[in-house]
Amino acid sequence: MKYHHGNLKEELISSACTVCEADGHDRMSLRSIAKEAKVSQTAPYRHFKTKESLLAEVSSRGFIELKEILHNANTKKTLSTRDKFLEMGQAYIEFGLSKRNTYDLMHSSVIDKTQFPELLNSAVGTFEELVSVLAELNPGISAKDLDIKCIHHWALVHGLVGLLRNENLDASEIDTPAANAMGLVRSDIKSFLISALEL
Amino acid sequence: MKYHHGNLKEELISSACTVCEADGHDRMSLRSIAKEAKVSQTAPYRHFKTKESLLAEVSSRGFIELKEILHNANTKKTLSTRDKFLEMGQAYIEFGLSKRNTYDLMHSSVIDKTQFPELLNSAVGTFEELVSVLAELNPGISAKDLDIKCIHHWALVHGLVGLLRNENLDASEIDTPAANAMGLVRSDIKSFLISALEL
DNA sequence: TAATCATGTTAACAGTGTCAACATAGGATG
DNA sequence: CATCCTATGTTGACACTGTTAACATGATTA
Repeated sequence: MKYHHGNLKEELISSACTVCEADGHDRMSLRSIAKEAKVSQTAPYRHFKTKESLLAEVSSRGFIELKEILHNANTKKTLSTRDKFLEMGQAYIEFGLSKRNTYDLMHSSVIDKTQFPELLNSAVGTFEELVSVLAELNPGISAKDLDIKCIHHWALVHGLVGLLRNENLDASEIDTPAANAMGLVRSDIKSFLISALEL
Repeated sequence: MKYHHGNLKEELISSACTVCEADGHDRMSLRSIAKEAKVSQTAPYRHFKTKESLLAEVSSRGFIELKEILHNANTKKTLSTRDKFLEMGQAYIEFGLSKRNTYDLMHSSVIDKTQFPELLNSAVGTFEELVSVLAELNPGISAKDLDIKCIHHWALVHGLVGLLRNENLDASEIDTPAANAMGLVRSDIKSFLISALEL
């Protein structure tokens, strides 16, 4: 019957990651994850100043995981630069669709990123992964144009994730022009990227 | 001292719209807007089954307003089709940036759109506004290609709004490659759209 | 006039984030 | 070794939340 847990902080974070992805960050309560760790409801406050700061940790890990996924796609040595880039785009979208709620949190306004430097670093790191392929894909491009191209491509995949995941407009459920178009795009993301980005 | 309010439903909705935009939908409480309407904390339940259904109403009005804004851009008769389209893109992005919290709600997963047909209609209506310009801009395009083009362009502006508004990466605050690129794009959205959409 | 029904109120429940006050254990210091 | 400090845990409480049940009121309608 040990009074001290020993590894509580880490357990809270990983539990929070699980619950956030399963239920959504807005339905996660500090008390429930404390209970899950078999610890009193205020114990988390020894490790996190607020609920927001725990969520910031979860979000940060999301960005780190996404960065790794992108990096893996970016370092498949058998692929051409163009195909690596396509692979990254697909990987990004698949992450957004499969880790739906985590992705939500990562782009949610409940966390003020400027107050969590570690989180900000993770987010920026993800962006840099994108910069590196695009630089390789566009040799001789100016720094400014490169940055803008990054925004362009990032916005496209980010926006696509938002549309595909948020609207609940699957063709299976509802029959509207928007829904049908979503279904088409979703069923062949690679072709969509090729045509949209003119690759 | 009348017992019945007379116009409560409408007042609750418009109050909710105001509060949502001011504080964000997650910081809006039913009780506070009831108090604002000088009515008991459970009075809203005579008009809305749940808080979610009030938010659905707010979201729906957001889509209607956005649709009107797009429609206005789309019917400026002095403009060419291309310029109308550009105007729409800019208008969309400006809406997303200025009505930040409302836009957030409109794309939030706290509301299950499939359970609110009226909301779904409003959202679909907005999409159709986009379809109409793109059809005019691409005469002879197949229905399928038109839909996909819509997704492409919608994803781009939607994603851009997400990046510009969500990351708190204004150049004024923080100095990173991502932040600088954001600043560049934000300062000249029109040029960005022209280059990204190859217009 | 009488009854019905939409719309309001009050009281209560279970749940939330958070804080203050207290308890314990294990490492550092004498 | 004894003592104290500090990190980490607990209990109890506060103000707030969404939501329901039971009751009150007043306008419409039979």
